[in-house]
Amino acid sequence: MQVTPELLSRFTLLKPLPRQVLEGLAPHASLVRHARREVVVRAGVREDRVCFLFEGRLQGVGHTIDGREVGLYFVEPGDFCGELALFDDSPQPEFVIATAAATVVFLARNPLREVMLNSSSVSNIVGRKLAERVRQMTEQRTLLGLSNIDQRVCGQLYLLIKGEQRQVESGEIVNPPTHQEIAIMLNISRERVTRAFQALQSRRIVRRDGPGRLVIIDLNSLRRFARGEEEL
Amino acid sequence: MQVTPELLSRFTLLKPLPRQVLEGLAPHASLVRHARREVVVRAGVREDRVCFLFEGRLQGVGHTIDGREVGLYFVEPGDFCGELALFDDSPQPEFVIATAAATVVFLARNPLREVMLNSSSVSNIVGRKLAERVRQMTEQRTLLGLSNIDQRVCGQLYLLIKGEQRQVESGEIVNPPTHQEIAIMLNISRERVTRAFQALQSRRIVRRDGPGRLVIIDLNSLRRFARGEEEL
DNA sequence: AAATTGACGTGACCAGAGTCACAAGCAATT
DNA sequence: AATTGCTTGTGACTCTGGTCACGTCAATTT
Repeated sequence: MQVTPELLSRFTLLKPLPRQVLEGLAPHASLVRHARREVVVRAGVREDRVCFLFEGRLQGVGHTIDGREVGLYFVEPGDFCGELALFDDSPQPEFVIATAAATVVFLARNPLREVMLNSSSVSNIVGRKLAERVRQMTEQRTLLGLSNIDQRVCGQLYLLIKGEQRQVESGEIVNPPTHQEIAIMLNISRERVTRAFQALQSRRIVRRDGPGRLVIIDLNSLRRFARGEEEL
Repeated sequence: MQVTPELLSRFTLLKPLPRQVLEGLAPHASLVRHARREVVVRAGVREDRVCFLFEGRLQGVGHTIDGREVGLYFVEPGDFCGELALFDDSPQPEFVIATAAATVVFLARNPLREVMLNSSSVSNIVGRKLAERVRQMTEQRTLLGLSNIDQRVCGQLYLLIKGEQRQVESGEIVNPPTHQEIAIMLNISRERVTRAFQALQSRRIVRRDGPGRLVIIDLNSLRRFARGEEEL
């Protein structure tokens, strides 16, 4: 499906680009809808495009040698993935799957790379984004260091809450990942995630609101549990 | 201590740079020796320099909210760290400490950034390196997905063996990390690492050769254990 | 409407990792 | 030579999280 420059400018990475540049990129972009559980980016192949998430939620997953899934990161709307293709020609190290029905924009790699190299301000932006990705991975890895598993779950939930919402006392997560998907992010079993959620729900800290919406009732308590100041 | 352009060209990142550029960078570089356990890069401060490791071994470590250490990555001689400063102005997310007496070269951030922005070939190289760092972190994270802990230790040891050595049947790791340092990389206890090493040593797969040298006697077996084809 | 599928919930069991406590070995320093 | 400090080695006990085996429920397909 055709993509307009306006649509491209909805993404934080591309927003600062001049109109003219976006018009040049638009013909190399295509809009694709993915059903839940579909593979969006394949591991092991050299991708010739970068994936921008417009709506839904994506998850990067790796695999251990013995076949277990490993959760690497979540992608929120407005963000992107597969950006390593911009920097080298090695194959993508991980799969990216849709954890909720998703609308994504694929942007051909080479035109974007051109833009990036010709304009130092663009390569600045892309570089900053990649640096942010490293920080995000570091943060995620730090979660795994927590010995108390309920703490990990609370920490993960906290990471899933968008920055703007963190100031207030309650929030929500749209299209939350399943227990299984959280489990592979935190290196724990699906059942253990369920039990953690049970504890959180019985204390009225979180509440499910139908599928596709998780309400954080008491954000302060969630934060305290994530910090280990209090135990579930 | 003064740094010569020749010294700079010993690093894989800087090697491809034209002599002239290296001469421009050299005045902004300084050579520093760090004793074992010393902090090389501090977390939470905006670093104005990038750190290249000449000799020894470094380890990036984060901290959970409750103070536990989290091992993030190892840095081998010829490689570098603190490179996020090249891309943004946010503070360094992690500490970097010397796990063995180390000689490092600090290179001021801004001159290097200039070089990077002015030459697209240089920003290519830096970008590729950062992409490689992401791959490395992914690989490291995947290790944590292994449910069998001996497998994790073997996998970590395998990662510590330099690429060139992986082809042959035996290898060595100079300045190996302590059990404690491996433990925080793999999210396990120090004692558990010791027990894994006991098993490997009694099977004549690895052998300590004084401090600062770990000999891998049977690399093939190590690989098989890392893959879970056989259990300790 | 029935069947199927996928996500969530829950109990029982147990292997295995953490923890604690202490000993032994080794290096550098006094 | 003695001391100090760090690393490694080892046993015993505890307890948590994984696993298995179900059941429930809602949504979607046939």
